[in-house]
Amino acid sequence: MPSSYSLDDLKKRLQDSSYKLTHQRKVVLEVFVDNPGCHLSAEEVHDILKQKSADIGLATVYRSLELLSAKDIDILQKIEFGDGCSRYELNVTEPNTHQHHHLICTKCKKVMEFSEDMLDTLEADIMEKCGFKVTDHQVKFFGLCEECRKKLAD
Amino acid sequence: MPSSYSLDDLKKRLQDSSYKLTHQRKVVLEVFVDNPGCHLSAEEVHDILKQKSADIGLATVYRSLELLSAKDIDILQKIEFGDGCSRYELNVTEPNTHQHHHLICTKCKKVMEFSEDMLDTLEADIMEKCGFKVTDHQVKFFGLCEECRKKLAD
DNA sequence: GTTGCTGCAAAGCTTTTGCATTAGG
DNA sequence: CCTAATGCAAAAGCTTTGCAGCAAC
Repeated sequence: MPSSYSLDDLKKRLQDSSYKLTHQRKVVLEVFVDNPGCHLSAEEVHDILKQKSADIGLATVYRSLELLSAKDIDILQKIEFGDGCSRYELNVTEPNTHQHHHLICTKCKKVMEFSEDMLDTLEADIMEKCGFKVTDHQVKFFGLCEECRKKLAD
Repeated sequence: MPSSYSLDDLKKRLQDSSYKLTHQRKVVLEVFVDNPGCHLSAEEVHDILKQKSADIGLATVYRSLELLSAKDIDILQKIEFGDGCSRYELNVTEPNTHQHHHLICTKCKKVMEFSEDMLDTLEADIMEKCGFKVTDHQVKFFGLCEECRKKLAD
C-alpha cells in the first residue's frame, strides 16, 4: 500500500465532510501508515510522535483518532483487546484486501493476524434468521500460539 | 437452566481451587442467574444488589467478577462492547448449549444474540496455517437491526 | 486460630471537556 | 475573517489497591 494512498484519501474524505486537514491529523495518520500492522493506543501514538519531535497534545491525539475512525471517515478501525485501552489500526478499504481477524495468545499476550473471509455465509444466515443486516464484524480468537505450544511441550 | 446448577457448580469449582465460598460471591453469581442473557457491568451488578438490599462494596463486585471469570473458575465471560466498561455474562458450559455471538446495532446500540457454531472449520484452518491452537473465540457483528432498518425505510 | 476476603477510601488509569488561543479554508 | 481545531489543565469516568477489621474453613 503506497503511503500516498491513505494521505490523499484522508485529504479527500476530510474535505468531502468539510473537516479541516490540519497538521496534527496528518501526522497521526502517518504514524499508522509508517507502522503497518500495529494496534496502537492513543498513548503509543502520542509517544511515537514525541520521538519524531512532532509533539502534539494527547487530547488532540484522542480527538484525531475518534475522527479518523468515525463512520464518515472510516480510515482507522477501533479495536478492544481488553488490555485497558482502545487501540486503532488502519482500516483495510482497498479492493482485493482481505478482512483480517485477531489471534490473541492467552499465554504471551501476543496478537497475530489471520486473513480470511469465511463469514459471508454466516452473515447471510443472520440476515435470514434475525433480520439483522451485518455491515461489519470483529472476530477474536483466543488460544495458544505456536511458540507457546512448543514451550509447553518441552 | 436450573439456578441450582450454577450455584452448586460455583461451590465445587471454588472449593477445588481452594477459594472461599463467601456470601458476596454467591449473591454476585445469583445476579447473573436471575438475569439470563444480560451483559452486566460491575456498576449494574452493584446497583441490582443494592435494590435487593444485598448491598456489598463495589470493589468486592469487581474482585468477584474477576475471580468468576478467571480461567480456573470460568463461570462468567468478560466481554467488551466498547461502551467504556467491561461487561460480563454467564458462560455457557452445559452440553447442548450453543456458543453465541453478539449482534450490535450501530444505530440504536442494542445488543442481540445469535447462536451458531460455524467457526469450527475456520478454527481448523487457523491451526493448519498459523499453528495457533484456538481455545475460545469472541465474535461481534455490527450492523442494523430489523427495527432500525424498517425505520430507515419509512 | 489462620488465612483469605471485604469494605472503605484513596489512588491510578484512560478518556473527555472547558476555554482561551491558534490556524485552516 | 470566521469557524473549527488545538493545547492545556482540570474533571470525569472505570478500575485497582492498601490496610484494618471480619468471616470462612
